Amino acid sequence: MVKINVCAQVEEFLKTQQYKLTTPRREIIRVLNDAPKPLSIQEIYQQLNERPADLASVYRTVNLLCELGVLLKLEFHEKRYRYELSEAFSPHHHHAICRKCGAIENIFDECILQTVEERIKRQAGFHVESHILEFYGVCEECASHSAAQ
Amino acid sequence: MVKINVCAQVEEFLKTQQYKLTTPRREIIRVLNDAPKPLSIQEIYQQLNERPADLASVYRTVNLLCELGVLLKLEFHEKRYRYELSEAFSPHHHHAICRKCGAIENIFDECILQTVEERIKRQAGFHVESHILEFYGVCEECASHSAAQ
DNA sequence: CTTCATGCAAACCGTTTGCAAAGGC
DNA sequence: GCCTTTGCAAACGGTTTGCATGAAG
Repeated sequence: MVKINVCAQVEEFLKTQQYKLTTPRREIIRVLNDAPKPLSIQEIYQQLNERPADLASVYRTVNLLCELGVLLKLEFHEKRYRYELSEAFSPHHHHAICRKCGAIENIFDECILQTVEERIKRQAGFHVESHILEFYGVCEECASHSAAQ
Repeated sequence: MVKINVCAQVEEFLKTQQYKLTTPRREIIRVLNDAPKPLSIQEIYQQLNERPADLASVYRTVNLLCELGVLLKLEFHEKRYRYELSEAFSPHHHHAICRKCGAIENIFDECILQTVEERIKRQAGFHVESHILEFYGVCEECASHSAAQ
């Protein structure tokens, strides 16, 4: 699953939307693109090289990217949000969250929810546009140690 | 889908766990049982008759009930949590959240995720214990008005 | 040169906590 | 009467915001 040039894609998209391409924005996009799993604001902030952005700017940029549909805002019951590239820039997937160590794994599974979404539309009149599906449990490692944190 | 005596069930359960049955706890359980959809802490607090509980007590009671597995803690991207009776006291279901009016509908659908959970275990070694599945879109009413808030 | 984005600090708001008083059992 | 739970108020932590400065186009 190679990510080709996603930074450039996002930057191009920002330009077409009349947003300025600043160093903080570039860096934040880079960090998000490099991440193997959803990041919190704090984590994004910490992974910025040479502090090119204030914490408040990270918040502002991330919120902007969410509104533009570049990022997805996720929640794993940690009292802070996590963010990852949306399906526009990254393949659709779900998450498996370990209740022992908190690890988040990406689950790429042929998504079987299409038929469910159609049934919901027929039965409840609700037009599904997107869904969030997360699995909670115990990861392989914690299961083997059986006494992780 | 009739809820028979769920309050009494929960109260009985608390007793077996050595927790005291106080007026605040009884009232909070009643409010949660009466609710047709997940409630926020503020909503629970407001629906208490004659203020038998402080806000802090609502937080404490709700957190306790979550830890005991009586309640599920849910998140709908509103920056506050919502709570509902867990599957131990209420049938398993999913939610459909309208992005226009914020309405939350319960979706009772034969859950097709069992097979997915088994596949995840085989392929990723992750032992799924529970899942959260939420659908985002536009509800029937907002779709017909087509210009809701 | 104009406009938008940033940095800094203060404000915000949902949630948690310490402690003395009250209420179950 | 003992011990848990409550109410109150203060603290906490993630997030947002106002405003003057600075950088992009």
